[in-house]
Amino acid sequence: MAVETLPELLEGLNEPQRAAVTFGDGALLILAGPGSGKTRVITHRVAYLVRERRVAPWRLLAVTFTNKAAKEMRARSAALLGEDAGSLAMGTFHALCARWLRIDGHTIGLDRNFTIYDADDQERLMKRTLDDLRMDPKKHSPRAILSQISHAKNEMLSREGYAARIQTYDQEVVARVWARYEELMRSSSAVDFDDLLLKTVQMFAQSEEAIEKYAGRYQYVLVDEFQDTNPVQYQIAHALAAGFVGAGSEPERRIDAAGRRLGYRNIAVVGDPDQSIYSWRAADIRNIANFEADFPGREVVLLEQNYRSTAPILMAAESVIDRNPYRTPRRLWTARPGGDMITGYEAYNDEEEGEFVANEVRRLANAGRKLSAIAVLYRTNAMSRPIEDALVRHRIPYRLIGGVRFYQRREVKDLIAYLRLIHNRLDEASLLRVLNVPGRGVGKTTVARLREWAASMQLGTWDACEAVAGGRLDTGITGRSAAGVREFVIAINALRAKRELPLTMLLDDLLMATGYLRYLREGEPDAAEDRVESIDQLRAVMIQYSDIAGDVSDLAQFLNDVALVADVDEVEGGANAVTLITLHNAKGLEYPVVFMVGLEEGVLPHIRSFDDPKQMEEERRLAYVGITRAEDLLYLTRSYRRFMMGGTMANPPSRFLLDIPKEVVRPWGSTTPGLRAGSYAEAVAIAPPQEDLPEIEAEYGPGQLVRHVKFGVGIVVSARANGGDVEYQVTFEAAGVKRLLQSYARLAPA
DNA sequence: GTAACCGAACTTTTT
DNA sequence: GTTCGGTTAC
Repeated sequence: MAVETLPELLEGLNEPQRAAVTFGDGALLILAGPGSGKTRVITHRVAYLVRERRVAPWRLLAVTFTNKAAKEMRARSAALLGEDAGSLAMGTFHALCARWLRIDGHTIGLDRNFTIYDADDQERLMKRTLDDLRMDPKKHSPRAILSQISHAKNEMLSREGYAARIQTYDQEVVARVWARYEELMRSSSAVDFDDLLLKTVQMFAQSEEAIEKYAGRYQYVLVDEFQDTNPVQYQIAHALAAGFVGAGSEPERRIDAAGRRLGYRNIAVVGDPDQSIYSWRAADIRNIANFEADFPGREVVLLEQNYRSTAPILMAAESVIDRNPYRTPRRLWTARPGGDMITGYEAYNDEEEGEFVANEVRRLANAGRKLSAIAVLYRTNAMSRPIEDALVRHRIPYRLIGGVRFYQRREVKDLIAYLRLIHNRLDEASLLRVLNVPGRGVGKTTVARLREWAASMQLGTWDACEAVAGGRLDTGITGRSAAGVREFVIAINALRAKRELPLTMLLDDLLMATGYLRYLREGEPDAAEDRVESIDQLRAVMIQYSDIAGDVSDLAQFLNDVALVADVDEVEGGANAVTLITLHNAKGLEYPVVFMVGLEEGVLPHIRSFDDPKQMEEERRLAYVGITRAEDLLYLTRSYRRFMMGGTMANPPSRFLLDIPKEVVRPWGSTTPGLRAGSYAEAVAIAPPQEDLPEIEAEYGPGQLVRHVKFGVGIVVSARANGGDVEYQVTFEAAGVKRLLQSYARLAPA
């Protein structure tokens, strides 16, 4: 017995944390508020099970929400355990399922070299499907159909099940399209994200061998971010812990081939209903109730002490989330004394909001804060733009998470499509993507002919290409188009012969064989440099895949991982840069300084949630998640005007701001008159309604020189009435042309 | 039959 | 301010 390690393991943990760490066998529900040391509890529990209970590491399974979380968990467990953490099974549902399916998917007829399609590939294939069925993609939006299918899959509804309960015409369309879509996926040897989960459940349900193997292997199952699991994911967790598929049915005991009971029923789930923000991805909080039903007698541990944030930040968070109905009241508390007030700032427009953030970042950096300690959080990716612009102006380095995602960039997707095709020639979406990239004279008509011929011969499109390359004429493809197809086939086959080469060499050969670089340079000379840079980045990623251990090729492993990376996975602590990130992506992260921007009605809460109370509650949780990312300093900003969807919007301050007690908010000097003192609620109360504004006369005329606090000296180009105000167009020496409202922009004669 | 150009529609959040 | 699809020009 390693007696001396137990006190070490429990040192510095509070009572509920200890209870969770040392919980023995059975089912455990850990309700963990933000900053309550959740990861610490999980890693210490892993260490406890291995050290004290002598559980072999490979018999522990931990499911996380992102690859990054898995990586961190593994690293921290390893630090507690020493070297024997390598065999711990940790990963996202999707990554784990992909691994299991590659090994045992053959039991349900799945090829081990299947390709994983992302949303982009799916959309491409869906358009094809509609095309095949002679349906108008404008009448039936591919995306909407896919989202219907996805939702059904995540609800564990099979295509047959869906078809059986059709009620509307639209559903009938979906059912019809779904059938053909599935055929195409199958013949492409492809699966989508939802299939990874669903097929795993199918495998566990249909293959005795598979369920015995995995339920027999994992003695302890742990699921993190449980509030964001959807029904299929829950089914998987349940199957592994209980030894059979069928959560919700009578608990039973399964016997394996050796006569042992299957399913250890040791399962711990960690979650926080207040941080459930993925219902649109079919996540279902009811899983918490299901858990209680499927694992009767489960214990509950509540983690309520917050170690992350100051009292004012927690106060703000609580006052926002507390307004959600039907929530189990819970109090977070902190032992941290003092703490700065929250800073509230009202900007005139989104550009100025960015200026404010950049100025504050600069000030904080000068005061000794590391840039890596600072994050800017926003509701939608598009909102990063004005922040980025301001940071660039101030020469402040930043890291953008998400946005135009690396693996979504055209050049990266093109090259990956080539690699996938080399790996799996059935991959229809990839084939159609690159068949004419760079242009080879293979246009729409030729593609249609290829597909028609393939269909008539019961073959794939790739076979049709090979037929053309082989000189077959009954395809109706001749001349330049036929030459293009032949060129393509020769290139792919030549590269295929090199698929065991180190990936970077394969990439270089690929670029050479296809003339891709020249295509970039000639196609869009302006963007070429950028795109070549992302190819270099891709090469850098590939280097990590040289000679990986394991029984699959580097290429297979690379393609698998690349399909499953999330944006947050790229977040690193080390870089000396400000982090720009969406609220969704920020879940699970923490920063000493947090700026939450765009706290406006229509933005946060998002306009799409206005007519649905359920969604509005989720927006509130999103605000709660954002606020609770902050450790020391929190800035809540909103902008009077915002440029979005091609126009300028004037949004009132977010209702969430109004919920925060003024005692914890310090309003910052605002450019909006009358909004300088008091809380947000006060500020709004004293701001005169728009229509009562007195008519303002233009103080300056075109041609006059004026001075602006921020932009310096400029010349008035035009002045015109605008909603009781005067809007000027002014050209500044340094900042260029700006539109300014007289009542807000404090202009002075120059 | 293909490439280039131009207008329209749209942007919530993502494994 | 983007990307997609349709139309026109070659």
